[in-house]
Amino acid sequence: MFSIGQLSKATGVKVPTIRYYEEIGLLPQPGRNAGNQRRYGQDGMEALGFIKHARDLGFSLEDIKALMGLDGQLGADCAAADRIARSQLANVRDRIRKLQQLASELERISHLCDGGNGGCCKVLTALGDHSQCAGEHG
Amino acid sequence: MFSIGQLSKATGVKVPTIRYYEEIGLLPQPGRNAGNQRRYGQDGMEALGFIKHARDLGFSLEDIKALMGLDGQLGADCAAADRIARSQLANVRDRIRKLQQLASELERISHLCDGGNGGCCKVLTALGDHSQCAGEHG
DNA sequence: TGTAGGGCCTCTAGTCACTAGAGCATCAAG
DNA sequence: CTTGATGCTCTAGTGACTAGAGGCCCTACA
Repeated sequence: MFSIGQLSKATGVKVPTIRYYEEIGLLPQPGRNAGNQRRYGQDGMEALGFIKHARDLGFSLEDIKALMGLDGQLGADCAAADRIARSQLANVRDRIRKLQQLASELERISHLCDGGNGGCCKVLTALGDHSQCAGEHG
Repeated sequence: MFSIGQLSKATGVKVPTIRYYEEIGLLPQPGRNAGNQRRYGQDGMEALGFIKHARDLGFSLEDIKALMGLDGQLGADCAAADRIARSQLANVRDRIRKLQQLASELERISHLCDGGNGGCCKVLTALGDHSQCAGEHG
């Protein structure tokens, strides 16, 4: 049996976050000891580990709820899980693409003041004027 | 003179968002007509355009506030603006790097169920177990 | 001049995923 | 038996908006 603090240390999820997950129904309510403190078993540990890993992979809590609801079943659920994972992958790729455009734009803007110290500021001008941009962004 | 709706259409910033920017002191309070409705001039249009473009480039409202406070001055302010832009660039590059790791991880996980329809679900297993991952992420 | 409809006003509350703090109870070690 | 860490609940705050209620105003058309 683990206390909430031990669970926190083992998984790297902060204590208030664990309570938050419980509050929104993502983690099942654990048992309590005589003094009303939460006591977790191995299943609680695994559930929280699952959530942590999925969060690190960028899944929303909503997605995770769906994924956890699916667990323990087979067939169609596998397809659903796969679908969620793939849509998350597409999502991530899209964010990468957009960020790369931003990076090149910012790079261009930053170069405007390379060592310059008199009579700028072209950085501010560039920030205010989208028409100076090479391509689309945002 | 523009109404808030015209400003919204011209810049692509939603009406409640414009009011929100005013509320937090990012946009100066415009004049009002006899019926208490906001009326903007060219300066309001430019200020909002600046904010919109900077937001699209991923700057926080806090950063934008700093950038706008700097405008109209020279020298040291140019350096400050440059510093903010460069730090934003570093930030974006870092996010790209992390997202790329996530993408490769998700790709691996997605492939586990390629056309599989019996006796999975390895997707869920992989999501629950970080030790299966090739490298670091998150 | 009257009216219909859109646009505008303020205010409150909700979103997501937490984080911080108050004020108190409980637990484990010495 | 005490002390200090850990736990409890509850409320409120974060960033950057978004949604909705309930009402006022403005413009175009008849």
